[in-house]
Amino acid sequence: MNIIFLGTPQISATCLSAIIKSKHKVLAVVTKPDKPVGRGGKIQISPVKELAQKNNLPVLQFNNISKEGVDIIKKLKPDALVLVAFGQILSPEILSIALPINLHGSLLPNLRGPSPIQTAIIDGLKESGVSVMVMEPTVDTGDIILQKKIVIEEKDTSATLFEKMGEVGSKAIVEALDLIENKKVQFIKQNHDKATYTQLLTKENAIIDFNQTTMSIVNKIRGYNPSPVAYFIFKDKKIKVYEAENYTGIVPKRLYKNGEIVFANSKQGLIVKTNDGFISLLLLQAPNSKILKAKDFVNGYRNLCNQILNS
RNA sequence: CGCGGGAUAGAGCAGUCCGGCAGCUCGUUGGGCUCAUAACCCAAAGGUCGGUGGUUCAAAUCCACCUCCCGCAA
Repeated sequence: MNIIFLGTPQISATCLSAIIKSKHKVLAVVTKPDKPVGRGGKIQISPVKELAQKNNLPVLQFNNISKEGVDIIKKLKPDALVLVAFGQILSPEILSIALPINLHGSLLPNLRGPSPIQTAIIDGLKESGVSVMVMEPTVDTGDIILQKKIVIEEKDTSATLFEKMGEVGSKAIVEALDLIENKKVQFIKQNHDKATYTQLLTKENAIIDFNQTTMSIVNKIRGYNPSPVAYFIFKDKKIKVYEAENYTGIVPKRLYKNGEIVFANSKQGLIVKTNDGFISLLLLQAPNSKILKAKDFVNGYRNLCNQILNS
């Protein structure tokens, strides 16, 4: 089949790569415009664009796909539009050009919306998956073509789950395209009553609340890694936390406040009181500093013990 | 030319403002203590203070340029 691929970040590139290797033909790739990113405003090329250029595929870049853009896409006469994490909502006009299919990082109708992968981890799910579905003007509501389950392990973060999603998802897409080509697809309607929704992860809601349970904080830290990264405030500084675990060691018997530092040394690391126990913060980063293991982080500070972290 | 911070022993940091013996915590090594230890005590090794040039009797510290790293914002 002749397809047009729409996507921007790394996971999109992973899927694009699988399609290029399959028997299906990519007519063109649509991605977000290059824009200044990082210090000094250097131009960053999206992973999808980079891959497309390596394979000599035409690249189209739109902020909002214009009428002109729609015409260009129409002229290519694709059989299907494949979208993976494009970052823009497509107009009904574009969706009508060809069969529009999308890879969503959850087992729909669960976790509709912008952060299915991260939210699966934040909610502490043991299992999630990918869905290949038909796009409709309403977001994430279309018929399902096929789904694949993915096991979430305790050590998984959003970063590692994204990788798994890319692997499984790219296979799922190629399979779905094969099914469509052979006219063997069964379109399955979603049970809309059972739908759940996710929110966009922002820096504002990335703050850690030590009044929550240890597990929910650990899951939040896993889900917010690698971006935007959960943090707490200490002495007016944002301290990012990349990794943490439940602390089961012995602590001196006395009353602790939530957010109080119980230990801060090279043996126990950095141990903080939570609502229902203690959390061991393992990988931290202060502003302008590198990511440090707890024992290194603790080393430069003095008298961390018994200080209270935000909340 | 988006805003800002940083580079000092293997690691994390102080010292820089106001130039005057190279420091702290941890680790490493050796010894001691101990039934024993990751605990405690004693000792030692480990430095081109990112680089080049300048100012000075004297530079980690002041000036100029360079390299590398990072936070924020988008």
